[in-house]
Amino acid sequence: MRIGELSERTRTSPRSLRYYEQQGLLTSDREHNGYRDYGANAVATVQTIRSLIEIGLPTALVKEVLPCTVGEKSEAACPELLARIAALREDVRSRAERLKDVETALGSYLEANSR
Amino acid sequence: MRIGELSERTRTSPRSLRYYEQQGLLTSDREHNGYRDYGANAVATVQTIRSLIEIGLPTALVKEVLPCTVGEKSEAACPELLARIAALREDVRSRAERLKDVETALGSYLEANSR
DNA sequence: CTTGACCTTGACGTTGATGTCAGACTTTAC
DNA sequence: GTAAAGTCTGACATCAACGTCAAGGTCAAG
Repeated sequence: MRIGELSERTRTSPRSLRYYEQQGLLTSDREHNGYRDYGANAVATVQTIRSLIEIGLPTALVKEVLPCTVGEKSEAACPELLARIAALREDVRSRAERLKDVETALGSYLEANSR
Repeated sequence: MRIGELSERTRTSPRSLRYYEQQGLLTSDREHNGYRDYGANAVATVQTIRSLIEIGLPTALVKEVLPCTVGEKSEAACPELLARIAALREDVRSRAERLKDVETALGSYLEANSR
């Protein structure tokens, strides 16, 4: 599919799609005319990318965790990468925990102020 | 306390402290010479602000939830504000959930690739 | 009274994830 | 064939949350 179709199906601007590609998060073939040509899995990939970015991960981190989310066994699972991923996971866990705390605080506030 | 002391005690740059004040997140009195004068509670306030920003909330949202985190009953708990806070809470909950998902995905990846 | 540390405001620089626009080519519809 | 719509690259614009620097006021120490 071309960039316009992918853009519609993921509700993501062509500009962002090109940016993701430039950052190495997304790949595409090229038609004879130079137009980008995406496979069907691109839709899922873009949705994952957007989720990760939306929760606050910078593209550099997204690039690292992206291969992990497809759930395949990687060939080059060197210990360094595993350690990096583990640290990332801890970072994410910490963020989630603090968000949970904020949610709880907001909940308490709501309860205390709903009569 | 002056801005230098608050800066040290919160490990936050004076620039950021002034920025928070400009955004309406932080208040200060002024000494006769124009120097900012912070109360003791400013330390806790700044730490809360930094936590919220660090987990990805923009200052505009921080400004809204900040009064809720001090846990006092607000006088002006109009229904609109409560609805706004409830929506915020839902947003935060959603973010936390997706972060949890990412953490789980990373955990699965680590488990699958640790021998 | 001067030096140095601290404070002030104001302005410009930076980074990440885009928006937007220009200029050119391709494809599609008529 | 011509116009409209889609795509390309490249460049400049934006926004938040700062960093950094300039020019000047304040104050304790020598």
